[in-house]
Amino acid sequence: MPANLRSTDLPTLQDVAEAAKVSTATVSRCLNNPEQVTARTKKRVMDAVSRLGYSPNFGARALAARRTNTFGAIIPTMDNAIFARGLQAFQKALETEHATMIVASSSYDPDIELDQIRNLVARGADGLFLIGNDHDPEIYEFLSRRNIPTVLAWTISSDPELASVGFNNLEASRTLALEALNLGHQRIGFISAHTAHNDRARDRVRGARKAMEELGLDPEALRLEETNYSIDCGFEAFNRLMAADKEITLVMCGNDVLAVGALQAARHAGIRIPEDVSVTGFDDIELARVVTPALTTVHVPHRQMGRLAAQLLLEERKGETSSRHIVLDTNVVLRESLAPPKFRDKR
Amino acid sequence: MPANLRSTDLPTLQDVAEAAKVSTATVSRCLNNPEQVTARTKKRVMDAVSRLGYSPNFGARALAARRTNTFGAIIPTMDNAIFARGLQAFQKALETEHATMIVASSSYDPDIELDQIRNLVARGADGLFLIGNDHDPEIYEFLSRRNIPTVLAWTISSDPELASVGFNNLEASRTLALEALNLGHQRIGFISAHTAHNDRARDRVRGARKAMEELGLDPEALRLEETNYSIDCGFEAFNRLMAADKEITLVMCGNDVLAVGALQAARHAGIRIPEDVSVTGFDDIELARVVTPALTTVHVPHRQMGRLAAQLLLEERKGETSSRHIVLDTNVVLRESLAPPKFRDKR
DNA sequence: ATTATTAATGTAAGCGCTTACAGTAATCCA
DNA sequence: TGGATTACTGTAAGCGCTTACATTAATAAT
Repeated sequence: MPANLRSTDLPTLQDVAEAAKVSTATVSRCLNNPEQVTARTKKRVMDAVSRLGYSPNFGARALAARRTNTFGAIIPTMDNAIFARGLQAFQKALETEHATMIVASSSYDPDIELDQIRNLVARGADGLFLIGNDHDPEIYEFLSRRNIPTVLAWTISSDPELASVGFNNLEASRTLALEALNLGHQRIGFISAHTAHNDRARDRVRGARKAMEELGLDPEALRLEETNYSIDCGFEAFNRLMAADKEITLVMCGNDVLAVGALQAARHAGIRIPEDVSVTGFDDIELARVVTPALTTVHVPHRQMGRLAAQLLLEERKGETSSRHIVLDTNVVLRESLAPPKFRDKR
Repeated sequence: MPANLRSTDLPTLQDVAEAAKVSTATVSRCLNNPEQVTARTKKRVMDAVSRLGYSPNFGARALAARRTNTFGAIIPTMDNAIFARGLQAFQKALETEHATMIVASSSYDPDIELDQIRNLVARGADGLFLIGNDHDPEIYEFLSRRNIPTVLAWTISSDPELASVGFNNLEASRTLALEALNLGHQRIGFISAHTAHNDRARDRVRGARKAMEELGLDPEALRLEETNYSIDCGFEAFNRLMAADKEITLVMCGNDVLAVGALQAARHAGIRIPEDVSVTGFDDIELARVVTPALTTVHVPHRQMGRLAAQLLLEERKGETSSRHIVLDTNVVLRESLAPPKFRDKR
């Protein structure tokens, strides 16, 4: 170990350069543009690199190069698995170009989201992966002022400037609702995540209403319960729904987590699913097929979204401008929790 | 916007200093040691900061200050929820000191883990949060050479040098096994995650064997199936187990995810749980109580581990040396999937 | 062999911040 | 009121890298 190296300090490019008897520029080139360097000197340098256990200082590199090969992802929550698969795919796609991902979560809070975006940008994110359409105007301003490549996922961007890869939440929800309504359900409840800063949640509710309207039901008759994102909240919301109107025969849920909560609540209350009440979810996370009864839900292309988002971002960096708004298909997955309503004697 | 500022460039400390008509040093102090600055100039500076939308460049700051207030967490997988709660608690505890977390996942691969550690350290992590005890020797060497505060979670460190906060996997598994064996089970299968680079998985198997031994059963008679980490793998492992020995009455699983797969496989095969076969899990993730039948499992203090790990790391940074090895309790959660074996006619 | 090209390497100027040190203004005490 | 403290603020030297440009070595062309 060189004498000028305290044991707690990492070796620097400088150290490598001295050890290999070349300039720092050459070492840098070996690492970043190896084709510009003779095989012989390259070997000398690489030997020194591994001998010293050198690894470039990220901050210094970002500072000098003004890019980081890092992309930031901000998801509303890490708590459940909805975004996990998408992120995994995003990361994997980045890896093919040796780019890396950093994740942050906003806890569904617009202020935190802005903070996190600032943070990731300060950390040098070359681009950003965001969920949904509904963001603080300040965020949009920030991103466009800084000219930061961004792609919105899980939605279709309403801003032509911002790339997106997602699906039509409204249509998907409408399709599922039509499927259910055609079975004969008339009294319908909907358990949704809070719709305030959440376009996806809103669209899913709207889709259900639209389906009702098309089939001649009053969309305003939909009983809506908004709640937080957890199984327990779904549990309670289901109970509130049934307490408010015991003749509901179909409870649609804005996502699978809430639906699982609803299933639990039903069992707890001795309500049979789907004999007494049908329940549907949305997302098709692993949970949906594992639960009893298995959940009828909307399958969402998590992985594809993650992968394509990474591609868009990487292309944008290369200056390629490809299709900026990718709309993917969803499909209804019929499982056990949805059935025709049983004729029930009105009290 | 100052003329020297291209629209795509972030404002710098310099810009703020000019706008506030002070030196860069003063701006820096306002941000980092506000008590050293007069209220009047502080206000001038802060106004300029918000007017310009300034946010410090992370890389430059890390480079100059030689610390980042950032801690890295490396987990084996993001795919399921086992580590999510722990991480969330870790992050939350860091926030109280305005520190932040960056996450990476190793996919249970020691090589990737080393890469990720290098990466996080290059990114300036002031400390590291790792899962388990089983790491590449190179990792230990790297960490001690660099003097990087590290805490191992989900385990009890076998290296007195490295702090840890976890629980005794062997004892926890043994306790659960005793509970089950005392019900009368004799033929036992165990579905485990791969034990190769995974001390937790190994200890859980050993715990079961130990319990068998204590009760006079041959520990070698335990039928072990190792597999990957997923519901589907648990499904297949269960089938293999039952194909190999149809008189098994208890299938212990190294974690809840595998156990849920086992439950599915049983239902699929028409095996009733717990009447025909009992199944146990480990971890007590949300899934465990939601599944039918609800899973008997070992409750693990995810949140506490995350929180305490953050505390240890923060203390270490302040130079406080507190208890370096925290051992937490686990407890068996009895639910529906475990019952006494039914007397079965030996065909 | 000599010159024109091209390829490989070196030199040095920053990137945006923090902080030791120096300098200046404000406050204290006799 | 003058000198000694003390409290702020400024100056400037890096932190560890990348990269435009200059220089030197290798190769091609005449």
